[in-house]
Amino acid sequence: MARRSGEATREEIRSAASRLFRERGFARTSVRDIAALARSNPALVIRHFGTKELLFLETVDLSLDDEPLLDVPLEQLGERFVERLLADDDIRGVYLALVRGSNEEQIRVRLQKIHEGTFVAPVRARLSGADADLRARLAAAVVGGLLYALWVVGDERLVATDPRELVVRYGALLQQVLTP
Amino acid sequence: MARRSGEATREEIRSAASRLFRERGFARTSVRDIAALARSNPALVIRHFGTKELLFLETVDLSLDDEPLLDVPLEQLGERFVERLLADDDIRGVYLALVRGSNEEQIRVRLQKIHEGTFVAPVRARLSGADADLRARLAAAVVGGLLYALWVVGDERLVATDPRELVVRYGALLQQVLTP
DNA sequence: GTCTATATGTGGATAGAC
DNA sequence: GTCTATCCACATATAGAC
Repeated sequence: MARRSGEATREEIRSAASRLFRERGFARTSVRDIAALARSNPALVIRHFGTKELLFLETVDLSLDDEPLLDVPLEQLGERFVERLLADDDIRGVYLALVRGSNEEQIRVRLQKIHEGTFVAPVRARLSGADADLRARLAAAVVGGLLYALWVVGDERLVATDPRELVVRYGALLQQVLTP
Repeated sequence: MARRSGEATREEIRSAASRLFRERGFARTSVRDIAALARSNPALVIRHFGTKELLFLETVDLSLDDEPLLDVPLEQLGERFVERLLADDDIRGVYLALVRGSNEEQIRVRLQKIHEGTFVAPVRARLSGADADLRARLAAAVVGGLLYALWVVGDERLVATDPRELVVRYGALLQQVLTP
């Protein structure tokens, strides 16, 4: 096989890791698996990224900050938020990998950060009043609950429900927290 | 050390496993750890329970069926449910171990079963109407969201909040799903 | 039933040739 | 930069003496 440049190899490894971590999670993805998918070898993976955990932290991340799609009247934020979460395939993989990997302390910290930035912050920014922060966190818990039921548990009845109905019903529910 | 009876040894292993799985989860608990805590050895652990996974499934379980504490008027069920979940230390350990271990298929199935029996069923039993099942499942998602935020993510602001306030606020929120 | 010793496998990480 | 070969730690599970 033709020899690739260092940067190209690095990218291929990063891409393979990103995919496998999202599909199988941290524990069930080995450095060997990543190397194989990247048509490389374990030694190179470590050379480029140091450790498996560092590679995970570098490839499994997420940011919804400054999400223009959430720029709707507060009264519509509940539905809009749920719609946004269900539409995004990337969120599912990242969320699952982080939750299931969260017995590793560094991964739990990353989950904390993403929970904060993706679920709490967008809501917090739209609320005011003395208890705005607490309300945003309760809303974030509600949001996380949907992802938990759908993807971690895999509640078959919910999974089989028309997403539009979930958006309407769960969105209305979330809206209750935002504008009681 | 005095030789113990087979049954006593079995119980000691079961007890050690139950504790370690709850405290550290499946992946971070080794058969050696369990054997050591039970003042026994790995061979016996396997002899008595077959595999580590079978031992996990036998020791990490939960049932809130026929919970008399939830025998309150429907209008109070939201608060009561949250109060019940937060008061029970056992739920926390079991929930965490199951969620974090859920990349193992059998453990995910167990989580599914417990989610169903502990979160969905008690609510489902109190609701009526064509969409009762769906509403119960949405309620279960909301419930799971609180445990997720508190224990999996470890949202520090929520963890530091007076449990009684959580009961009141999150209970009211849950109540909205039960009696809109 | 209980133990010691070990088979067997896997995975992260490293050494060193090219 | 990239590879092969391997070290090493640790895990589950088993064999066989007592």
